[in-house]
Amino acid sequence: MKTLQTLPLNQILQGDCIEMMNSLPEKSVDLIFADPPYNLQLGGDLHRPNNTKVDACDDHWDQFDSFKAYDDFSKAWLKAARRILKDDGTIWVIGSYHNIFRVGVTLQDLGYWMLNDVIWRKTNPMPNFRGRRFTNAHETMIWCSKSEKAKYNFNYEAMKAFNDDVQMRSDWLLPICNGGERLKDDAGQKAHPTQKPESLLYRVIMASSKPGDVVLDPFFGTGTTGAVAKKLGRNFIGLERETDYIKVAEKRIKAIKGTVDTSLLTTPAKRQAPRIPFGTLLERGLLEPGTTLTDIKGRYQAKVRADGTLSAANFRGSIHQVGARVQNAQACNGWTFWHMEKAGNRVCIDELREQVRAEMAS
Amino acid sequence: MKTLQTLPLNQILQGDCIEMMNSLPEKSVDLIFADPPYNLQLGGDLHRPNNTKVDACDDHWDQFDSFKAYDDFSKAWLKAARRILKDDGTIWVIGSYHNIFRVGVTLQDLGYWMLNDVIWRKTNPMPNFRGRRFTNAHETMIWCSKSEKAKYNFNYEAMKAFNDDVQMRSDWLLPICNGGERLKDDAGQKAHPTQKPESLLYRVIMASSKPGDVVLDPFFGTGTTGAVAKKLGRNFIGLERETDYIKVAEKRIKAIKGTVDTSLLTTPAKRQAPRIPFGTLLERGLLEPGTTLTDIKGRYQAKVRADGTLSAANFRGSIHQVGARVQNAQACNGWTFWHMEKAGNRVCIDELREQVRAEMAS
DNA sequence: CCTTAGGTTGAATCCGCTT
DNA sequence: CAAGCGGATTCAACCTAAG
Repeated sequence: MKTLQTLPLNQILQGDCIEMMNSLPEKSVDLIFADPPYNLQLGGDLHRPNNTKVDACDDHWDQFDSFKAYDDFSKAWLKAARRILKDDGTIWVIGSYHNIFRVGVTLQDLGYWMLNDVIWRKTNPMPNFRGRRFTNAHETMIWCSKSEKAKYNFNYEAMKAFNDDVQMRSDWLLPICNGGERLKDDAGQKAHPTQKPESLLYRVIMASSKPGDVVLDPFFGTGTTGAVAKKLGRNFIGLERETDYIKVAEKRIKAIKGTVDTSLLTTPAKRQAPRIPFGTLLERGLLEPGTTLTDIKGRYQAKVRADGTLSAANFRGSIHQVGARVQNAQACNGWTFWHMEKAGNRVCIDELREQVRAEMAS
Repeated sequence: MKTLQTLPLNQILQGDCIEMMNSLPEKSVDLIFADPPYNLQLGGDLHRPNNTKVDACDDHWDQFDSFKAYDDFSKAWLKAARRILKDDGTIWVIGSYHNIFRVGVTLQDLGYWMLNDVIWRKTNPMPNFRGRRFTNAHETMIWCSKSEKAKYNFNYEAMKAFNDDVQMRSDWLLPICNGGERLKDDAGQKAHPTQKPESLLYRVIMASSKPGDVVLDPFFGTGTTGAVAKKLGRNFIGLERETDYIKVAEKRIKAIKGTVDTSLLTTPAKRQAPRIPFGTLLERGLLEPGTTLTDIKGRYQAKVRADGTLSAANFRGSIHQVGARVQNAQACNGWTFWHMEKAGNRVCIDELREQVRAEMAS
């Protein structure tokens, strides 16, 4: 394939992303966002407790024979990406624990310079239905410049303003893509198994590019990168193999007016009210397993367990449940009911919670 | 160095961690927590805006010539760790973007099986003074079993109880170690550059070990792993090279009272409860042959037979088989699916089983 | 028009003992 | 050792239908 003389802006190019990137002029792209196959290694079917089957991502493009095969693939496309990236451009790659460590090593070995790893914390992840692991509630993005000395672009002030005037952190809380934003095919099924939310791309593009820049996505899918680039006044180039995805993406992007949807600014910025589980007091050493708690008069007693529950005679449960049970009441606010002995006085455990909140606010 | 016959429990062993691990008997350790050197490639000194110098992690043990050297080091210690780990044990490794990707690949290449990556979100991270990147507000832990098929230990119920009865997620919000918890040397300087908070280890040890287990930390430092292990009724083995750290750690751990009543340290799981055959309910007169059971909505029906099976139209079998068949589902937990009429209400038969279990316990 | 109840769904390396 | 089967396991958000 011969090298193109001019950049094919705001288009989706069909084909293998490595060949396509090799056909583009070198040092011509300001920003690359890549959502490569994760190489999930799934076993059999997975059912929810209500017996419905989870619609797994088992597409052919996500299958690799070995770690070696995946690494070879990563090296090939990241090398091609590096050639077309401007010297002061940056690249983002997203992945999960299945693949992100291998991608990270490949990035480092090719000479990219890591600026941050950024955690996308999901407000609404899929639970762990079998109770065998922690809920897999995040994905990881790696953000790199082309080399250690590169003068990359980072819109620090914009990110800070975006984040209520405190520095944007490396962990971002955003919902997964569902509801009206989730693209469906003619049969009403999801058009792509792993469509990313626009809010995620909004922050990426806002942080690391300028209006008029060229943003390239080598695994374009249904075109979230292109859609947000257009909304934010950037040019995009999408590379994609599958005809079905391209059709959906073209229709999607065509429908977008180049103006900013301000809802994207407000929705993700909402701050979480910090909930403090009782167990937090234990792991922070403010209480110890085995401590005896009483009500303010000392009439009722319970012992603190290491898992953050309480034990009373023949009963075990949360501070609220046990508080209700010992009083023979319907309900109880355990935070205000239970007290601990401290220097001869009874101190309400809610004071300990206040202490934790104060630490978290600082 | 010859192989020790018995495990040196609740001690700190001085020396190179690879040699020390090789001297321990194989498959003898339940849990490994490792905080290896980070290979921070800091060019020049970092200064705060007020021109004070940041006390960066520049100790001699934290310098490596190249990625290759770091990978060789990782491979060596993770291989030694693998030998001493029990087949159903697990390992945690913590790191930042400087090293965690390389550690992750080494883990995978050695045959460890990733269970989760867990993000430690810091409530109070060091800001990015230069405003050139996102605030580096997290570190990453990788949790692995020894192999894909291993029957590792995960205290799911304890973690859920700890988190106010919702599944524990893969992102943990915890403060960094400072204040009174931060150990100081005689000159009032921090005794270790990267002391981890006890809260972090509390969750790790609670989640993935049992009271009485052996927890090994090959980069023991000032002994956070040992301190928390002791508090939670686990045995520890600490490996450390530096005499100064060992002194601090020994003093620290000696001052800790070991725990308490181990019944307060474990959360019983339903999975471990004694199995009660459905027929037991008949034997004990809690149900009678001929009783009609329904699902909670009353849509499906079956009759109880004297042999402890159920009869539905044209089908007979266990409570699970019949529950699955009537719903046309792959599988069904009959205990939670089937209900009986009692004083005008539908009562789940699982309550009858609970009654039997309570009787058996007393 | 509203509220509420019920159903659906999401990048998932998701069981273990007995025969 | 493979097959069989008992039975343990879910959270937030959105959609639709019913009231």
